[in-house]
Amino acid sequence: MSYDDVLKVALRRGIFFKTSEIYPNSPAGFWEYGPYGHTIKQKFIEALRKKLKLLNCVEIDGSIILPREVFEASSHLKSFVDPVVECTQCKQAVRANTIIEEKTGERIPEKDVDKINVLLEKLKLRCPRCGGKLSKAFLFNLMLKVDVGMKEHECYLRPETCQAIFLDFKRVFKAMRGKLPFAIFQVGKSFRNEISPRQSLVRMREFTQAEIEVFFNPKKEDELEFDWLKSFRLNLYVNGRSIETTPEMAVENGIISSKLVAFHLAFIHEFYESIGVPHENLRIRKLSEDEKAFYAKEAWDLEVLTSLGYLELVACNHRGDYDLGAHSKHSGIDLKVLDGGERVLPNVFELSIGVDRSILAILDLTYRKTKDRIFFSLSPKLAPIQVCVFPLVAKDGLPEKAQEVCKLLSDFEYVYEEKGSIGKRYYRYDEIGVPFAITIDYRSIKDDTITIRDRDTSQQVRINLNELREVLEKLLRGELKFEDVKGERVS
RNA sequence: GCGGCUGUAGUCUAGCCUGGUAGGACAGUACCCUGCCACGGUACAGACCCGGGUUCAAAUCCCGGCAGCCGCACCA
Repeated sequence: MSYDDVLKVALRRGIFFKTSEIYPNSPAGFWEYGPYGHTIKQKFIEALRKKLKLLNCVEIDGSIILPREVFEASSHLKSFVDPVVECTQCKQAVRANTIIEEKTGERIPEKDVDKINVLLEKLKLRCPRCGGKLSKAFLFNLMLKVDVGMKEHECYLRPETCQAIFLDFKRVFKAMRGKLPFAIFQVGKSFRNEISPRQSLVRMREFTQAEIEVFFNPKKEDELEFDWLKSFRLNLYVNGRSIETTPEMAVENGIISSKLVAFHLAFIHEFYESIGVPHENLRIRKLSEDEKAFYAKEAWDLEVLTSLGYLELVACNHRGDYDLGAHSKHSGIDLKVLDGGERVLPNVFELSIGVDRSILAILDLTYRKTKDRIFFSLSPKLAPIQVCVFPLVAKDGLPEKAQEVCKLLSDFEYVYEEKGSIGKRYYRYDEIGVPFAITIDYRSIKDDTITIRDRDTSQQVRINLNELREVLEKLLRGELKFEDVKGERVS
């Protein structure tokens, strides 16, 4: 299982690890990124930002703490809950509808506390563990509550980043002189009081989301050009069947409901491929009626096949006018905007990206273990360091020559290391996924050549020092393949 | 949250049954060596998940907690 191996390397190299680990009783579901992990995560976000330039998209940075009213409107207060009863003796908490259903075999609506309390009274239920008296049922909300100010404004840590986007939509749209379709992006922390956090970065209580909310005129959902994604191959998964098709064909065949949805599904699919996730490991799965959220008209999950099975990385929801409608109604503010001559309440298509899970999935997929080394075959776009500079040995003027090379590389992300055997240094940086290493040897002093080593193959090619910057730049951008670099091969 | 299994340096592990100085390997640090792939030399440093109990004495036995894995449940 590469997942276990990834966890080990992550711990050993400080890529990510548990929060407050020096206090052993701290709660689960909180994780830290160390220096390399932080850089990989930031590069993932940066790659996404660059890709977003191809959409009509702006970015905001909203509050993490939001007032009760927001979640009344969004219905998180009512719906993001489990009904729970607590034993007055042993303090055991049990899901209320579960124990009633076990007794009666009847399905109870989860969120109807009054009905649950009537039934609890009538059935005279006792604690299933110790037989003690049970409290009245109450709703356990998965949102984390915070009291703000002396007068205790009731606030919550956001359980998803998108609410700020809906709240800010009208101002941002006007301020940016927006035109539909108009997308707003936000990346940041969200919080959920998960009952059982599991599998490190897969389910956390504090996690990073990157959400793109695309606002559009529902009458114009099919007035859109596929443009650069016209011939993109989408891996769809519908009712247990895999379908590989273009976004255009998927709409024509009625698999995807509109061009706008198809375009954005292709967009996110292409993004993951562009940062090195293999095409064949990706699929976009259509959610069935009972899987999707109540507000969703249509829902797809982008999933990636890892050693843990298919992991859901991006929730793609057609949210209709649910969000702007709900906030209009609760706030009394009209959130319609002008589209051409028409005043419309925009509909929303959402891409909700789990950043931490994505990082874990990418590490899992790029983990390589061979007979004598371990490495991450990370895309240069995500690697925490771009290139290493190593003098073959730390004597005879090689370190001084290597320093000259470092000066040449001042606008690259490089590390210099001269201690230990050369093999040991290669190994150490392979293990965190650094794609290239430059070695300065005795010939370098004589003829101003150096070798570039490729992480994945451990092959080397000798080139002139004056070509280095250009070759490296192209290798990092993916414009040049290592096997096509012109120069003397070193085996 | 429930049930089963588990918890010793950064990692892997010996020791636990039968209580009495926690041992090793790899990784790390320093110095040396080193003309291309960690596994040459010397030295150093580093651990019994937490709390309580039993005991003269607990890594070891008992209880509780926490965490991890698997299964169930949950999952906007």
